[in-house]
Amino acid sequence: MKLYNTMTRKKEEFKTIVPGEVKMYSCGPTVYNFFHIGNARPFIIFDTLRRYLEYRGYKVTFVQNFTDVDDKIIRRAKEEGVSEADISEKYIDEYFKDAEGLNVCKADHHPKVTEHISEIIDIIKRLEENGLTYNVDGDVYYDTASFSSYGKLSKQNLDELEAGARVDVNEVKKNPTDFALWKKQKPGEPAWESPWGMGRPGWHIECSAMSMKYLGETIDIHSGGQDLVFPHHENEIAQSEGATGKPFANYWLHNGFINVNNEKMSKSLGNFFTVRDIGEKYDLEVVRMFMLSAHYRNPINFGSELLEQTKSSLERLYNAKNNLIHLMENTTDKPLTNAEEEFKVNLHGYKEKFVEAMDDDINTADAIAAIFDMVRDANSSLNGESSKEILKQAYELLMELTEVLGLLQKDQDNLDEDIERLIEERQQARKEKNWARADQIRDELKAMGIVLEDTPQGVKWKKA
RNA sequence: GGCGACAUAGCCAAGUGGUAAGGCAGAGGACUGCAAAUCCUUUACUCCCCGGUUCAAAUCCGGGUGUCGCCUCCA
Repeated sequence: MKLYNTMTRKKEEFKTIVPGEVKMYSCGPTVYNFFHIGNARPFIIFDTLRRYLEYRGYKVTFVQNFTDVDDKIIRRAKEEGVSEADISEKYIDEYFKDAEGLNVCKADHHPKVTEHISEIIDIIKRLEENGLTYNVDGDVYYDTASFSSYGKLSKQNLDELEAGARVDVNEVKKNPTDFALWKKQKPGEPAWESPWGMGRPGWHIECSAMSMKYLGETIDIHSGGQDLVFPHHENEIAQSEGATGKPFANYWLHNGFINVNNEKMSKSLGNFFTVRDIGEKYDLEVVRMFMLSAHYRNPINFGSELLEQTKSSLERLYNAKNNLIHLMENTTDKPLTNAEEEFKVNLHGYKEKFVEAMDDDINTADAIAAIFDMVRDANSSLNGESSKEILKQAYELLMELTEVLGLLQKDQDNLDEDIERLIEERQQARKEKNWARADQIRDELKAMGIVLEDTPQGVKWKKA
């Protein structure tokens, strides 16, 4: 399979360090609030990549951190008059709730910064020994000018960055691109002991430390949002490679941004959507489908009209799934007909198209198209006369492919007894051609959110 | 100033040299007691514009226009 590597700006054939095994690290959230749809994109995309790698038979070790000490958390804790840990623990819990709604699997490890202070200190010590740091009164900085390949990921060079209008004006730094590895404690802030005095880690060092601890000095894939390319990932490279002298990650993957009305989503523009808010109006599976319906590197626009479109298309897939289940329950085993044998061959073709799309830098839009192709074919080729065997094969392939995308995994609940009784009563009324009563019951159920469909194999229902 | 992305039907969106996927919405038809679901037909002589390369370009090259992002915490 091929993946687009930000480091080389090319799609490259994916080769793992250890055959059959993938070690991947994805930058996780700073837990000071509910996460928004912009955060949701990398969670969903890289969860999908992980699922696909596993589908292709790789043993994947996936690490995604929680940043649980940071300026924003400290500020939030002060505002609410609680501890930093209260804030971070709360929003870690909330993260898992929303992630579950989005069908994002738990990582193998979700390390927290506060639990890895000693690993962080160790790396800073190694950098210090390698002459890549300087200490200004208890603040330890990375001396980016001493790391010759600084800027290789973002293709920035130091001189041009200095020409930029918005570089840090911290006067104690030797160069504007230098960044804090260790920050001296300020009054009232959480702090840990270190060789440089009481303080806390800088913003970038955590990912280097935790990636190395759980995955080793060189990993296969490191991923995150496009905005992390500079400076965050650039700094991670400087830290990790500066300490070990080895490549930090072989493939750097970055997802594109989400805009609202073609503008960046931001609190000041008032176009900010948390996943929690959207979950009140939509099943979060719709959000997942929305994210997967475009290529992960392209910017996408977000809006309620688009969610409505996505909701309708997802319904089409659920209809197909439930139709297949309904047909399977109402047919018998019999030998495959010639047409069914042909359909079986087609099924294989859809699977191939899916795999080909996913192999091409996880082209989920094309992969979804393959599923829609399959669904149309199944809808027109299969019916109440079909053999159980071919229905089962279609159903199983549909579930196999959609599971890779994390879609279509919800099953229908059972109906309440009194609703079942109403459905039965309606069937009786229909037999007696009492259409008025039949329609009345159908309307009643619709008001309760139950939609009925009359099929040659009996009544089907679904929740609206 | 530096780095980068995007521009394909009413909307969303694939497609990186061989003659425009898929979804949503719309229209017409079939099926149905009526619906729903589903199926069929239909909606881009053309892919922002202008040049060039080629037998052949949405796809490559050059130029232009427009939009957006990063260079500061940020997915």
